[in-house]
Amino acid sequence: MPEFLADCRARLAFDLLAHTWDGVVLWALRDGPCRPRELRRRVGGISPKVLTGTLHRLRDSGLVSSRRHREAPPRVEYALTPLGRSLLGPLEALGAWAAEHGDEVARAREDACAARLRAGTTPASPAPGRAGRPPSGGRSG
Amino acid sequence: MPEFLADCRARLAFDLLAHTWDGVVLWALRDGPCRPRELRRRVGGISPKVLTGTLHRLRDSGLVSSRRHREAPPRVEYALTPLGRSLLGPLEALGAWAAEHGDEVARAREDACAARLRAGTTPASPAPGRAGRPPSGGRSG
DNA sequence: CAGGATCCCCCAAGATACTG
DNA sequence: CAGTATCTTGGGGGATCCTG
Repeated sequence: MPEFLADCRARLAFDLLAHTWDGVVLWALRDGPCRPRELRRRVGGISPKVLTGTLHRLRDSGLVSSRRHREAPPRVEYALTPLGRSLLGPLEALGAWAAEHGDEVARAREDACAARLRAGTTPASPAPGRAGRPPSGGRSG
Repeated sequence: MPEFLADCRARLAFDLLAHTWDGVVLWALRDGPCRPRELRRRVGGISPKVLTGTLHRLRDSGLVSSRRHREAPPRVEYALTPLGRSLLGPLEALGAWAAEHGDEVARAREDACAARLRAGTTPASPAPGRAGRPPSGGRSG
């Protein structure tokens, strides 16, 4: 057992979901095998390149498998491996938590933001923001 | 209910743990209030600046609270809020999963890496890597 | 001792063009 | 239609110095 939390095994799970789309793509595969095109539709807002990268990373971690059909129009299907399916449980727990407490988080963030405005200081932390440009509302058309 | 997973409420939870140290710091606070200095010791490998940033972000999300004692040597204590404590459950689920399946992930990654070497291609995905410089192996003691 | 300010590095992710 | 290569951008994280 590691002395520092940074080396804790739980850290592995965090890193597994570290990239923006990892969790969402995993979740999108819960209903069964899926082609990239369809995945993009389900997820919404993810670029082809990033989807490929995410899928390959998840595959390299053993969470996802891929099947290539050698046809004229390339056809590939991605699916969860048993290992990947076993992660759905914890993911669900996270989702359930968000469903139950999401409002509280949102409210807390608004409060913090308001308080900061009142203080007239610089944000310093855009709250939910992450790297890149999450589609936090980008899809309106 | 959002049509796209990218807008799903679960996404909120993912984003909550999006930053490198969020989960670990949350976990480090599970045993009770703690001062930054002690937190750094427990976590291991986190810089003071980043710890402050992490703490403030978590505070702005309502997961953590802070108490300032106005003394000559500044003294601050951070603690989980009830909301933050409620996240420990899902976090624990994630940790338990990692404890049980971590080896499989590690093995899959090694396999993928080996296969890639055999193919003589460029990595394209450093596997577990993330932004910054995670102490993935810095402290091997 | 807490934490703000600053500088630097690097990678995730977007956009686009091209290949199979 | 799947996947890669290239360029660009934005911000997280590390290190250091400085203030309250």
